[in-house]
Amino acid sequence: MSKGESTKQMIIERATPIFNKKGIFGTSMSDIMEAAKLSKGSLYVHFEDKDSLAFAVLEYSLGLQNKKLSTSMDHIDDPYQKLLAYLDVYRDPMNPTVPGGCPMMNFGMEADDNFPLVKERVNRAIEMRHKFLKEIIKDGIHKDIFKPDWNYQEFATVMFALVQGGIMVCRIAGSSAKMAAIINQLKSLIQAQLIKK
Amino acid sequence: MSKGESTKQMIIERATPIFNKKGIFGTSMSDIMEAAKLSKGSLYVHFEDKDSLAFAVLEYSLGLQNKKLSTSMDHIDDPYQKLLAYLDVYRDPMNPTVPGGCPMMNFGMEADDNFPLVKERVNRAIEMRHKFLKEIIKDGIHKDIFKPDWNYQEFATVMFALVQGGIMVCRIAGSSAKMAAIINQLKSLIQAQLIKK
DNA sequence: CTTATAAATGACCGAGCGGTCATTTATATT
DNA sequence: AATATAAATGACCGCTCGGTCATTTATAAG
Repeated sequence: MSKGESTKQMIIERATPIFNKKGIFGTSMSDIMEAAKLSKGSLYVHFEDKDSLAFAVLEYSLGLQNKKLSTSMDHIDDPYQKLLAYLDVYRDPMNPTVPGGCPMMNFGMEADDNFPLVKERVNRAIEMRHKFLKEIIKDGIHKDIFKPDWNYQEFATVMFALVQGGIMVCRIAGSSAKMAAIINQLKSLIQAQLIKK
Repeated sequence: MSKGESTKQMIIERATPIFNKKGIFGTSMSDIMEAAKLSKGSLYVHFEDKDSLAFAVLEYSLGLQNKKLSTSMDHIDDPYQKLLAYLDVYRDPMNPTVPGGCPMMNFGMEADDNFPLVKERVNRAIEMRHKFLKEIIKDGIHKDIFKPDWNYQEFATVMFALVQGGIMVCRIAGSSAKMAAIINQLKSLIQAQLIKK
């Protein structure tokens, strides 16, 4: 990795918690200068403008989350255990994978009426996550672990949305407590679809 | 209502969609001047600073939502029907009660790491909503409509969080479609707790 | 070591920001 | 109608914003 590439990466990494906490509007290039210990001109060597830096941070943040999910789930074969592992990743929203909270939530809500490109990227990430969950369940049905009549399309939607809603509630409450109830309920719903042996 | 009071109210009403769409950081006092057709100095006759205007907008937005819920639910006695009416209010996140989307979501996520007073206010609103749902279910249990062993505490948490998560997913997708699946699933969960006669 | 290229600097720019205030205009009470 | 008070005005303030650029410094290939 060349000097330039590694500097660019360093900027992204230092900028990530700032953008995730303060949002795109709320983050200034001076914030980034301070965090990266770089002059303003130097930032503009690596990024065209603030928006493209924000976009790079979003991309990096989504990658961090995916990596965390991979690490926790890839080594698990059993689809049921895999779903439980997914839930476990989101157990503690006050200590999130990406500092500042869930990037889909943070970037997504701000982007909604303001940054169409960011919004589109977050939407793509949501769709991928949705598909990811569906594939796991479908696999479980093929393996006769889950009941074949499970409406897994709807359940995947519910599972993703409920976790996101839980993150929101917990972060605003300043406590991860309610996530326990949510994961509890999701586990029950999944278990209800298990074929007992 | 005096002239001053009605002007203040007018400012809040015109500012509401702007703050809900662009956020607190993203909204400028010039935006409000334009929307209210008032000079800058006049805005500061009625509000100490931008933050207190934002707070007033939050209060007003929460009030709008509560009024909508009241209108849709107050005339219903049956707890089961009441829960369905609650869900119906959130059926179409692309046409929300408050222009710009759910204020709890919008203000809450931005406030998380930036505006502690706003965050506290949103948290209080969430707690009230949570309590509201719990009371309905508790009433339904007393009236032998719902099963007495229903973990209604956890369900109220799930019901609120799932609707919020649904709003997020729908708004980012630019379509209310997925909300149908979510409401579907919530209805099933509620029906499963009905005592059949 | 030379040299071409890439990276980093920081002073600088115009614009827009949140906020102020002396003054003018409208309102409401007597 | 007179008058005290409230509301509205818009020019103005200091400051920070995102972004630029001529220049200096570091890197890396021959």
